[in-house]
Amino acid sequence: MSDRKTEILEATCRVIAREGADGLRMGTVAREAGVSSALLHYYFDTRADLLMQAFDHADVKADEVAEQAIADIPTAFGRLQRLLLIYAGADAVFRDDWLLWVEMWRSAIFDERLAESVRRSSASWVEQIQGLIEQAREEGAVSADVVVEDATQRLAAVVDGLGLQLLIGTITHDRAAELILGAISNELGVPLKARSTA
Amino acid sequence: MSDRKTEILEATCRVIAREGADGLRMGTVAREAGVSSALLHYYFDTRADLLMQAFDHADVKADEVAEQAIADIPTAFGRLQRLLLIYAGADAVFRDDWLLWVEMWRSAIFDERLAESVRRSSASWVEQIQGLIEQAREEGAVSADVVVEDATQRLAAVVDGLGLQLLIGTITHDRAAELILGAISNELGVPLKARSTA
DNA sequence: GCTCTGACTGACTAGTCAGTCAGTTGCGCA
DNA sequence: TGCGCAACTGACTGACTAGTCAGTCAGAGC
Repeated sequence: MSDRKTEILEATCRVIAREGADGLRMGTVAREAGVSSALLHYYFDTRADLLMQAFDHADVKADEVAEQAIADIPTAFGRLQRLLLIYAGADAVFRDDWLLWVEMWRSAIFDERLAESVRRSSASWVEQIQGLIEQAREEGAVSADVVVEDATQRLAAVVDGLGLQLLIGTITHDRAAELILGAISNELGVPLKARSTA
Repeated sequence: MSDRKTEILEATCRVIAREGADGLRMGTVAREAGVSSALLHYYFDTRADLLMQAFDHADVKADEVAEQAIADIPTAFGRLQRLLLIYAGADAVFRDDWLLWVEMWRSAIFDERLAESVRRSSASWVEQIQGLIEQAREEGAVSADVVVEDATQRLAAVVDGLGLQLLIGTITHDRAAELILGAISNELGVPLKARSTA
């Protein structure tokens, strides 16, 4: 992929984070990327095309960032904690990523073509959580009577729900983190003792 | 309030549920309500004004519906279960209400004026849950070592998160209901035995 | 030094949409 | 009967926007 195309996709992501997916204008993206709006149509057939590729781009990038963030944590339980806490973090990068994800999610409600790709990336996120829970169980960090699928889906839901609240500012990052850690210990049947989070 | 104004607000809600808040066009609302688009401007100064009042209208109506749904349930614990399950229901009315709520939430991210009213109604929803948990505790249906604020916020978050998944169809209504009931018993420290839900 | 090509632009077009306005209709009341 | 007023409309406009198009330009290859 040409450098310029990537630049345009990144500019598009910044604009979405600022104005929302529906608020995205080709002219705004062009200005943000420092190119003409005609060039946008040179690389992307339509506005919808640009939007979709930007979502994909952000998705892949977010996966890489998450992967890197948990890579050097020794236990699966620690990796799980870190993974679920990432989007509760105050870091602006994650706020933008998370906002992009919400925008993608919402757009998907009215656009079946997008819905497909949202379902796919949602599933891979849930699978990642489930994988970590299963590993943690093998490590003996999870009580035996936990139903992994249930715990996984509820933890994912809690993180999503709190993420929404963070976006409109009804809770603080610290509070969200605290609630997520509590949810993990609730769901996995382990005491809150050691917050070995990194 | 004139009947006509209410009709317009209801038409607006239907259009939002169908096209999204950003996809709402004055012309579409006018057609939906069977009036001229000029009349919309007779009752509402601007599109933003119409949108805001429609959100408020939907919010009030949803509150009433929820109130009615739980009114005749004898125990606070049962009322809590029913309240949290409402938006997981397959009923199309609730889907529209919930979708409207999500649209309002999302719009609020980019519009501080809306954010204020979203925070208010979000707070009242959370307070309602917290009130029911406190009542249930007095009834002896909640274990004593539960931190009510934590349980409340996590339950609200789980319901929100699962609601999002319902909207794009990554889980079924039955599954969502099952997970919510599980979350309640997890958070409140009571066994799943009797699902006295109505 | 000439040609060809991919990258890129400015100016334009067709279409959409919120909002305006002059005017009509119908109804309660003198 | 006719006045006044609220409710309502059709026709219009100005602002904006996605997408098009003819053409420029730098550099690779010969």
